Amino acid sequence: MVERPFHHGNLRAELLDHAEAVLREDGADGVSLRDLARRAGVSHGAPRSHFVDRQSLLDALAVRGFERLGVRLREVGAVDPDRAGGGTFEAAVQRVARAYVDFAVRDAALMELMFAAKTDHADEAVERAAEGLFATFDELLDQHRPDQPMSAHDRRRFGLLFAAAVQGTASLVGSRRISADQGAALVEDATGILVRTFFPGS
Amino acid sequence: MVERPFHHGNLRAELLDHAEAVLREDGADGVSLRDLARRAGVSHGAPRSHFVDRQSLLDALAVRGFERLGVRLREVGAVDPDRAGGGTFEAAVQRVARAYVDFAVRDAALMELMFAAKTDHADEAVERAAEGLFATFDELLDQHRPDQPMSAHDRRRFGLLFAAAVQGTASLVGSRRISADQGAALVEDATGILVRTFFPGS
DNA sequence: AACCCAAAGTAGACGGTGACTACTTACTAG
DNA sequence: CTAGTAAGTAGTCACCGTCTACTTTGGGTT
Repeated sequence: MVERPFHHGNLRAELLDHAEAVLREDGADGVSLRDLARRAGVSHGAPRSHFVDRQSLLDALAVRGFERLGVRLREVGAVDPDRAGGGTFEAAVQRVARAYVDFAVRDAALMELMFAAKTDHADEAVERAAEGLFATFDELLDQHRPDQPMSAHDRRRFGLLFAAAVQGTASLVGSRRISADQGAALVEDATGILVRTFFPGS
Repeated sequence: MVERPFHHGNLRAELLDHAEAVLREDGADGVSLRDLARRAGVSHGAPRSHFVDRQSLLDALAVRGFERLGVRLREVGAVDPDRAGGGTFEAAVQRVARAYVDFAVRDAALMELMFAAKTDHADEAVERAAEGLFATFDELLDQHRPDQPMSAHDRRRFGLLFAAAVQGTASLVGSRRISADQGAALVEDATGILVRTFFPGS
C-alpha cells in the first residue's frame, strides 16, 4: 500500500464501502459523490469512472443490499434437524422472517434504497438482484414438509404473502411507526398465521 | 386576483400543491424549493417564510398524505348494509385494504415520504398524522361483528397484522417488485386470511 | 390619524454538489 | 517497443439549500 499516484483497482469497492457507512449514518441524502471521493483520497471526478451517475452508485448499493440480505436469509433458512431451536419448516420460516426484519432495522436506509419508488424505469441490475431475493424465498419454500405437498399456485401465494408480511413489518419498523420489538413480535405472529393457514395439520 | 405585489396569504398551500404535482412526476428528488418558488411566481427565498427547511416541506407533504389517505379509508371503510358489493365486515376491510394499495400505486413517491426511514428524530406533526392513520384502522375494527367480540389483545394484533399486510403490499407495488394487479390480488388474499383467522365462523 | 410592529416577500451572497469536458497517467496486449 | 484503453485529475458550469439584511404590507394600538 505504498504511495500510489493513481488509485489501483479497488476504488469502486472502496467507494461503495464508504457509501454504505454514510448511508447507515446519515441516510441516502447524506451520500455525496464528492464526499466519497474525499474519503477515498481521490479527486472529485474519479467516481465517474465507476458510476456514471449518483443514482447508479445508489443502485449499486441496492444490489449489494439484495445480495447481502439473500446470503443472510440462506444462512438462516435451511431446515436442519440438528439445529438448536427447532428443525421444523415453521422454525426455518420464522428464522428467515426474523432475519429479514433484523436486516431492515439495522439498515433501514439501505432497505429504503432497495425498495425505492421508481418514477423512471428501474435499473436492470437492481431488478435482477430483487428477483434473486424472491427466488431465495421460493428455495426456502421448497423445503416444506413433503407429506403435505403444495401446489404451484399455493407456493406462489405463500411466497407473495410472506414477502408482503416481512416487507410490511420492515417498512413499519424502518419508519419508526412501531418499535423493533413490536416488529419482531408482529412478523412472528404473521408467519405463524401463514404456516397454520397453509399447513393446517401442524 | 389583481396584480398582487406581494403574495397574499395562500402561498404555503400553493407551494404544497405544486410540490405534490412534482412529487408525482419526478419523485422526491425532483422537489426543489427554488423550483417551487418559480412555479408560484415568487422569489427564491419566499418559501422560507413557510418552511424553515426543505425537509420541513417534505414533512408537510407527508402530513397531507396521511390525512388524505385517512379520509379516503374512512370514506370506504364504513360497514353499510345498503352498500353495493356487500355490507359485511369483511367487505369493508377488503375495501379499505384495496383503497390503501390503490393510494400507494397512484402516489408511490408520496407514500415513500410518509414511511421514510428516519435517521435523525422524526417530525412531530408527521408522527401525529401517522398515529391518526392507525387510529382510523382501529375505528374500522370497532365495527366488527358484535356477536363475535374481539379482545383488546386480538384487536391490537389484527390492527398490526392488517397494517403490515397493506403496507407490505404497498411497498412491493410501489417499488415495482410486483404489478398493481398482483398487489390487488395479494392484499385481497391477505385480508381474507386475516378475517378467517380471527373470525373462523364467517 | 399617526404610529408601530410582526408577518411575508425580496435580493444578494456563500459553499456544496452533480455533471460535463479536456487532459494526463498507468497498465497491458500485441 | 508501442499503441490503445481504463482510470484518475483538474477545471468549469448551473443549480440548489441556506443565511442574512432589507423592504413591503396590513392590522392594531393609542
